[in-house]
Amino acid sequence: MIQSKLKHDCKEELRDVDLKVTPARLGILAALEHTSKPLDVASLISYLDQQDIKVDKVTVFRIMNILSEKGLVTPIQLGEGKFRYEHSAKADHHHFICERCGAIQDISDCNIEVLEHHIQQKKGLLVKRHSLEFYGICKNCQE
Amino acid sequence: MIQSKLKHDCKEELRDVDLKVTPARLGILAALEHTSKPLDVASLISYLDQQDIKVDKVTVFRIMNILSEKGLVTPIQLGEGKFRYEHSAKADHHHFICERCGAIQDISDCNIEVLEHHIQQKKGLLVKRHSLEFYGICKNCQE
DNA sequence: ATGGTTGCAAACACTTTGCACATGA
DNA sequence: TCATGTGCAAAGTGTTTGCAACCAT
Repeated sequence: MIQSKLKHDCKEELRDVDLKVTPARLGILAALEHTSKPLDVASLISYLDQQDIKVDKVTVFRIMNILSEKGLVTPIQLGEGKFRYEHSAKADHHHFICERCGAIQDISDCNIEVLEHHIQQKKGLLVKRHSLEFYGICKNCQE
Repeated sequence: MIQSKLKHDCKEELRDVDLKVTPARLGILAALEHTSKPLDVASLISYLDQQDIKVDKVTVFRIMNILSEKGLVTPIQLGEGKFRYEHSAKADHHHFICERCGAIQDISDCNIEVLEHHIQQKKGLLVKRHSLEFYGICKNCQE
């Protein structure tokens, strides 16, 4: 079944980067694979809580930091004064944030790589990554 | 002389949006016009301090909020867990942040508007603004 | 004069640190 | 077993709020 397959994959992910497998880490990775929307620490905790996984806020921050260092998750800031995290495997896209309702929507089909290359050539900068967010009014809120 | 011309312009900017002219506000607007680099609250305070303008941190936050609301400055987040601010008149560009030395460099020549238009057409989203930051290694740090 | 603006103290949200205890390999 | 991971308390940033005093118009 899907649930256990996910868990299995998560275990491998952790082992691949020399991290021990713990309930909190598994739960967090699973959470990030489940949702399309980038999650903040509070959301992660309430998600884990539903799964009867009790974790301290501090632990979640530590986990997010180490997962970020290891490259398993990607932290992003959406102008809210806090971090959200995405599973790195799904992080190859940008976001649209509705300024009215706060909905976050993925934008996948835009080719920034061309711009990156351009900047690299022209200015001698080594571009490793970028963050691109669009802000506006989503379809629902336009009515 | 330039200094007084700047101040004059800043006064007008404030009056145009129905804000009273105060030393702190003038100093902040002048600071943002002086530097190319987006400034955080701490930097603004030390800038003001050099000009013998003593302001409380809280006041600066309040000023930045109201100037943002009025559209005179544009808040941005560069993954540091805090806000930086740019003079809106100069905010029509993106940034390159060196992951090694933290240098912030403007990137002005990239045409995102095409992408915005594309998203708008295709998904029915009303794109009002976007933020685009590149992260990597700057020229100096590559040596 | 008076409403907008500021300073100070306090609170708040997010994040990090220290240390003892617990746990996965 | 033992390095690694976790919880709890505390502290560190960045930011907001309440209220009295202040000042620009």
